[in-house]
Amino acid sequence: MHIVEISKLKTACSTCSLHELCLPAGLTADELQSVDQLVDLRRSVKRGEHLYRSGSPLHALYAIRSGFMKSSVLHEDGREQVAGFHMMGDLMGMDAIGTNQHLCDAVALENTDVCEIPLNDLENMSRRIPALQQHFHRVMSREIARDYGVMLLLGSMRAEERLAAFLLNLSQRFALRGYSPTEFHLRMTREEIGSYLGLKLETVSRALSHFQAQGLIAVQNKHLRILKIDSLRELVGQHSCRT
Amino acid sequence: MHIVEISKLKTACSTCSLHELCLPAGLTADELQSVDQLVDLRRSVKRGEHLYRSGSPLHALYAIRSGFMKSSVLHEDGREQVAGFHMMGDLMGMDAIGTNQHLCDAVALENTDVCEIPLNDLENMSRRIPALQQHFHRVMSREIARDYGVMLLLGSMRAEERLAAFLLNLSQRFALRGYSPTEFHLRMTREEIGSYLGLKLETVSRALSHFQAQGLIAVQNKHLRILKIDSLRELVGQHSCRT
DNA sequence: ACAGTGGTTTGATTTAGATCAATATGAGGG
DNA sequence: CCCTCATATTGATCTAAATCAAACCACTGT
Repeated sequence: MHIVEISKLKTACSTCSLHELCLPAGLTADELQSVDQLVDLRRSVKRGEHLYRSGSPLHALYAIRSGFMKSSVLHEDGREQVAGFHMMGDLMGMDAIGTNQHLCDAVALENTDVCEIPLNDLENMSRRIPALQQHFHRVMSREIARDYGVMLLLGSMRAEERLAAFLLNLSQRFALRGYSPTEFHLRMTREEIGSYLGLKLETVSRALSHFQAQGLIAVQNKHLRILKIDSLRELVGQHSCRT
Repeated sequence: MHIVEISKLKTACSTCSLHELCLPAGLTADELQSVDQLVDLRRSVKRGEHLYRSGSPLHALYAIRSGFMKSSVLHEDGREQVAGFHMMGDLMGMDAIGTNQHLCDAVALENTDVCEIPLNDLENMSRRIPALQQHFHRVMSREIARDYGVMLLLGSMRAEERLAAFLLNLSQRFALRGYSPTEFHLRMTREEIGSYLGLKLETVSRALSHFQAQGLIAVQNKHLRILKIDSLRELVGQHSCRT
């Protein structure tokens, strides 16, 4: 099962390229030193492996350094609902703080490196460093905000709107990390996209084909190029099906 | 617009009946005194009025003392997606911490009293009182966990499953607050239930009628009685439509 | 008591997306 | 390099829930 490679490499936040995504701006050199102690373990998760599972106790929060993960909630009867896709700079595991148990599975969609952040240490340190405290609260809040967006998507958009919103979201997140917002690799399968969007994989495939036929995107397999990003934007928020 | 009645009543957490829901267990008398200072404003929101609106700046978090509220995300085109229903003991406004702007509307479904908790004060105090800090983190985390549940509901359940899950959730929350888990008043309209569940009001109505015909519940207008709670539970998680 | 106005129920019809099915493509392993 | 298995596409059909439509009910205020 848990065949995760644990590298005891000391990882310094102060020299990490994801710095700005992970940490609050304007820390003093002293504070940055302290934060370095926070993350003392790096862990590597191979494609297909679990970082944690639903029900497992909360060991730490995880900041993604590189790679790509999905988190999914499982129904007793085996149904899987993908709750999110996570990329470098994202913090995972916050759902588990309330009960000390994870309530979703985290699976790597490609080989992924994460920084392990023990919650206790984070809490201790954030008591001493207000900027860190505030930052942590903001990160949690943003996760809540993101979830509201997903609810809007699942609750009141039609299939093609959902897909367009999804592609735009990915695009934006890649852009924020310095990658091309118009050309990227879909790390997940059509089925996983479907699960995230509350659609069947065939519907996802059809919608992608339709977008391509309209000249909005170019897809071949997992490689995606956005040709008319504005048209995609217009698509979201049109076609008001549920008034 | 903002016709909210502000009563400057000093409210003491130490004597509040919602104590356990709002505050961490095991505070010292001293700490409880401090916490009393946290909540110095009580605000009353009449049925139909807004506590806050999407886009408005974050003034404070709000703990519901009594009453019932909904929060909903708005699409530009006017579509409304109800993101949650909130009752006494619930904390609202956490979505706004990330950006300092609310991203949903909070509307009272019946006259509601809330305690205003300035975020800064809460953060300051939680630096001094670790139990409070931890509690706050747990509350935010539980909101994330709740959201994941809603995603599961919206993404992979069929109409009647969604409604059953919704009724069971309400039941459980009423029970937790010392009210009957089997007999309660639905404060929201069928349309609002539908919006929350990603369904149309007619579908909600039909599903309720069907449950009643099966003898699972008894509804008349907004009064609801759960007759066979176990059957409702079985209903959720059956009928696996999306494998 | 009455009309007016949201809110609700119930029925008939339509449709978006699910399901079923068959084929195609492509990456990884021997 | 070929074989295999997982993933994708595309088409045909079905169905759950949306939409359209018509009563119906229960408050509110006059």
